[in-house]
This record gives sequence, structure tokens and C-alpha cells, in this order.
Amino acid sequence: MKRVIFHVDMDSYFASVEQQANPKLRGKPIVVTGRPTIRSIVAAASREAKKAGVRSAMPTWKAEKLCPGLTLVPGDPDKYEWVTNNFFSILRSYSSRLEPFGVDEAFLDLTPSELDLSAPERIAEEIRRLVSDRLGNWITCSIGIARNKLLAKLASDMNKPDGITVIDDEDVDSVLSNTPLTDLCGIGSRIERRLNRMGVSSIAELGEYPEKELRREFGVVGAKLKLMGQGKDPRPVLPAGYSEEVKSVGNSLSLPDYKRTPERAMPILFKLSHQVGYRLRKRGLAASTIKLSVRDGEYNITGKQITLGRHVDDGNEIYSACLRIKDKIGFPATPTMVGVRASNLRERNTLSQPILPKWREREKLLAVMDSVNEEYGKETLYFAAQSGSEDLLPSVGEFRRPGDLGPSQG
DNA sequence: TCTGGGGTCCTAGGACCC
DNA sequence: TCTGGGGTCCTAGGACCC
Repeated sequence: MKRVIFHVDMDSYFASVEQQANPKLRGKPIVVTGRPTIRSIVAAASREAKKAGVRSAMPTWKAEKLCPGLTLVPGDPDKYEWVTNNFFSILRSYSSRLEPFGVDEAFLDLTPSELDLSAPERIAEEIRRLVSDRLGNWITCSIGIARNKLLAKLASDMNKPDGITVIDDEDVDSVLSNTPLTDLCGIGSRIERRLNRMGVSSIAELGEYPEKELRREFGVVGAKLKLMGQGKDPRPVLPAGYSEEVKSVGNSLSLPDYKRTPERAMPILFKLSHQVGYRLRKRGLAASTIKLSVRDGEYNITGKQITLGRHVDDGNEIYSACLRIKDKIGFPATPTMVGVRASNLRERNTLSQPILPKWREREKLLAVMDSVNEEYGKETLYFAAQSGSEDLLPSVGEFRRPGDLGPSQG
């Protein structure tokens, strides 16, 4: 049966949520940023800012240059999570075959077997109305409808913001011949460059290119590219719950100029390790693999991971794993980014209880710290970095107020 | 004043086991 | 004594997405 796939994509997501929440921001060019530092980038731009040429992932200094009078709003993840949950539950009322794609997008399988869909556009119209009714007038979405996920995603981008686009089977060829390669989800700049070198510069050409050659160049990916070039995509919409399980938890930070030495990077690594530990505990998870990533002065990223014999959720243990890795691979002279990622996750309550009394003590201490921090704000309490310490149980008597991070306190 | 921060998936090779 | 084939786990790195 011919499938009917929707791709629903929120418009200027974080920025719209902020405008909805704060009337003073409405109708104005704003961008939502990460942390409010000089090196921050645009996470989302309001439509007013987009008109001035501001785009996601642009450094904020550049955005301000393009758009004088731009308002920078620091992101508020809790707010977005609330909106996201409501958004998905609206969609879920149309089909249980819902696949979230990031926080502000989802695929929906509305193939008529489940719902009498004489006119998919009418359903799309209804979804759009419901989203604005329930979440607020400033929050809108665009919807793409096609026979598969690849085309539905392409379609939702064609009439943004607040638009509905259908790609019928008859239109597929003409749409693909007019679309740049990188508009397809799955083709980034690297693959585009390699395709260009092979003489392929449009989606239509990709679809006609011999599969054998594509396989020789790209391996397994080549076969997928061939299908993409033809507008084909057999992937099913994976129902919610199937892919919601988190696979890894990590934090990273670009270093300001004055922290770009191995010595100055270590306290940051320590702090990141504790952030990862906290996030694991909050989710009731523990990890057995720890990966340390470092970007050097030339912006090359290298990483090394180790798998421990047991699962951990304590920042100190994560940090000491990082130290072990660092001892093995060394550190670039000018680190520009450090990151810690924990994977091989298991739910904590499926693990055996700690045996040694000191471990149990440690667990209690962390629980107390976490609850204090939740009540009085992040980083009210945290461990002072003990550089070079590999002790799994450093003394914990010494607490310190935050203040050694960030250029403003430098 | 170039280039954030959170992720996922895939591949290929090596180690190790039976 | 040159030696299979399957399976799993681990690791490094690449590519991509929002």
C-alpha cells in the first residue's frame, strides 16, 4: 500500500517558545543562544532575525553584526521540554506511529489503514491549528506530506514557516531535479564534495548514477545514496518508545583563549565529568564506557575511550577514567575543546548494590549534593578540583562556590 | 572574533572465545 | 602444523543531524 508519511517541523522552535513566553520579544529579531559567552552560537533565530540573514549555528557576534538591535536570549531547556512533550502528545492523538526526530520534529505514519484519510491536507491543517491553539499563537509548525520519510522531510522545509507541502508521486521527479543535494537529510557537505568530484551535482544525477560505482566509493552508504537519488526510502516510521532510549550522555566545552593549556583545561574536564555524573544519576543510569575527546589548535578532534569493569555514575570516577586516558594519549599543547561522554549505559536499579561501606557513604553524599543543587540551583555545591588526584574517594569536606569558570570571572 | 554543544549511526580492525 | 568460521566486545574515526 502506498504510505502516507507526515513530517511535522516546528518553526524557529526555541525562538518561538521564547516569544510566546515573553510578549516583549514578539515581533522582534531575537536569537536563542547557549551559554551567554562571547564564543556562543545561535541555537535558533526568530523569523524577524532570519530576515536579516541570521542563521542557526552562526557565531553570535556575526549575528549581531548582520542584525543590529538583535536580542540574545539564553536558552531554557526546561521550557522547551514542556512544549516538546505537549507537541508530541498532540501528534500522538493522530497516530501511534510517531517517531520523534530531535526535540522539535517528528514523523507520523498516517497510512489510511489506521485512519480514514481522504484528504491528508485536511489533517495537516487540523494539526497546525491544534498546535497553535494549545501551545500559543506564536508557536507554529510546517508540515510535509509524501510517501516516505525522505520526501516528507524535504517537503516540510519547502514552505516554511507555517506551511503545508505535499509531494505527490507525479511531482517527485521535478522536485528532485530542482533540489540541491544537501537538502536531502543524510547528505552533508563532505558527501556532497565527494559526489561533485564524481561529476554528480544534482539529486537527479545521483539517482541515475551506477550503483556499483557509488558502492565502490561509499561502501554501504553508496546503496543508500542511490535510493535517495531516486526519492526512495523504505525506512519505516519507528513508533515512539522504540528509539527513545538514551545511548550516551556527554558534555563538552570550547575553551576560551586563556584556558587553552593542558593545566587550565583539567579543572574544566573535572567539572564536565561531574556534570556527566549528575546527568546520569538524574536519569537513574550508570555507564561503563568513558570517552575523552580533545580538539587541538588546528581544530582536529581526537578521542579515546575506555571500558571499565563496572558501571559508574560518580563524577570522580568518570574524571579518573579521563585521567587514565589522558596519561595514555597525552594532551595537545593548545587544547581548544574538551569533552567527556559516557556510554554503555544501564539502569542503575538493575545493578548490584555497592558492597563496601565507603561506597555506600559516597552514594549518600552524592544524593545529598544533588538534592541541594536541585533546590538551590545548579552548582551551589560541587567538588573542588583536585588536580592530578586519581583517588576514587577524595576528601569531600572542601566545597567551594562556583566562580572559576567563565571569562567574566577570569 | 571563524568554527557550540547535544547527540546518533556506521565501519573496520583487533582481541578473544569456542 | 598455516590455520576454519562464527560470534561478541571493544576501540577509533568519520559523517551526519538539530
